Amino acid sequence: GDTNTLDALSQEGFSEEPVQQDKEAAGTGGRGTWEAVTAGERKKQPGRKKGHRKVVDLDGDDEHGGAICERQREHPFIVTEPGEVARGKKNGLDYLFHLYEQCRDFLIQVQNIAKERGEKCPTKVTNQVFRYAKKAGASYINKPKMRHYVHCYALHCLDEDASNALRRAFKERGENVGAWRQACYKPLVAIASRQGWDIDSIFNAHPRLAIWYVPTKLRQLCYAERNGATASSSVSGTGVHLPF
Amino acid sequence: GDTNTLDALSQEGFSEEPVQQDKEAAGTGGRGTWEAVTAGERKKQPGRKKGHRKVVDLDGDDEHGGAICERQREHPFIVTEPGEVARGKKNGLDYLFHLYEQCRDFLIQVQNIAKERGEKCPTKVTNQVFRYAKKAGASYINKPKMRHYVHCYALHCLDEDASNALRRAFKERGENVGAWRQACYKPLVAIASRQGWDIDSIFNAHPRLAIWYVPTKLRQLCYAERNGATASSSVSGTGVHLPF
DNA sequence: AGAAGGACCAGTGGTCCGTA
DNA sequence: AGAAGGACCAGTGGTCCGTA
Repeated sequence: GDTNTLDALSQEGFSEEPVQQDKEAAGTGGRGTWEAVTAGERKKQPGRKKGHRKVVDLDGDDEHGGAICERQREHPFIVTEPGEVARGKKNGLDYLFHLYEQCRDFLIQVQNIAKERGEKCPTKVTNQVFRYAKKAGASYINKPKMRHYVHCYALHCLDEDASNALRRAFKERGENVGAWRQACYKPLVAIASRQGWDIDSIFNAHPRLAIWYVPTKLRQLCYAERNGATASSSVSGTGVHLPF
Repeated sequence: GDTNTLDALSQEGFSEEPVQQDKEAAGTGGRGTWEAVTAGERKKQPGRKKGHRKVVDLDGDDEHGGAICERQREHPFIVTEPGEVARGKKNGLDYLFHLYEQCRDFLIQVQNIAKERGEKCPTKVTNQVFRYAKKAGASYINKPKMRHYVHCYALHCLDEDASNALRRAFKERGENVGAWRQACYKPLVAIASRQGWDIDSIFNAHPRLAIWYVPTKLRQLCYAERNGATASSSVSGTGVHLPF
């Protein structure tokens, strides 16, 4: 790892199993469960990356013996149906949503530590939680990724049927993840419109969603739609009339 | 003013009356209401300071004609009984608590603006609120001061009788504001002990208190007392067995 | 091309310490 | 001495853009 600065808040909890992926939502990161299973490979410490080029190699026990290895990223997501496992070097959307549940677990651990110590207790997934996740071995969790897909997870939480239907439709059409991600905004805006446009309340009312910050773009889309958005108006490059 | 950076979030709301102090809790800042009344002086733009030495003088219309004037601070607080107006160049505790109510009003204005614009809406008194207060003319409100006395205000909110009794006792004994401020911790810790030590819940359950962050020291005192603090233990220099 | 994530940045919470 | 508050600083929320 490259975060060697001591963080008094996050030093406990390392005896926990680091990660422990669920079977039905198994991730397929650089060397994740699915790949491990199909290759007959023994499961290694999950999320352990090969080494970051910019960082002194502290591992020493790298299995290839090489001092410098290529940067290993998570496999990209593809649009999968509910229950479908992604084939090849891809990750499916069940796995994506599973990452949000894992973040929730890490938040709960951070909260428990904070309460024990009488310290300020986060109510949201903060930088501290991402740092904790990384230290606990879940290096495949990072802030930009989780923030990028929050609204997709929100739709999954708030209207699983609509979310599932959208996944099936986009898979069938052969759309890429970016198109599916964009399309997730529209049904959420529709939900907001039925609930007085208060997207913050909608998030906060759902126990698994309340721990996530409302994404800026979703907030802006709700605002634009509420104010009777016209065809010419747009929010930071995204037309209000969504492509879906 | 020295904050010339544009803040899109805080540009509205300036047609509001800037400050408008209540009569019964009139402050006596550099040139506040009480002083103005006793001196027969006409009330000027409240909170307008004489000019900050480190800043280019943008006023021009300074009433003394001097380019550089001495820095004018708020008068220091003294321990007053409930309803008592501080005499001389002092401010009383009713005025102190009134500042917290004013901050609440500024927060509500910031919240209303944010909601109108569909932006993130603060639930606490944040830097943004202090900036807004300053721009609205309430330059006598500042973050270090408000944070310094939050727990005193908390006691006033949670147990006004106990707060009043403490004020009377400390006034009678001729104690200074610092001693009174220190003494406010103990009854709060006692309240927390009766409610499962959850000081955050106690703050959040009270509508006027919920908008203030729990002060670090109060949190630490609750933690220490909960864990059966001994005579030798202390929290950052303050003995757990408080001087009161 | 589409996508993952290191790393940056403006503005935050917190409070110290030079000031009056 | 006791007290008010400018100003600093470590770590935050947010996301861009060099990378693979």
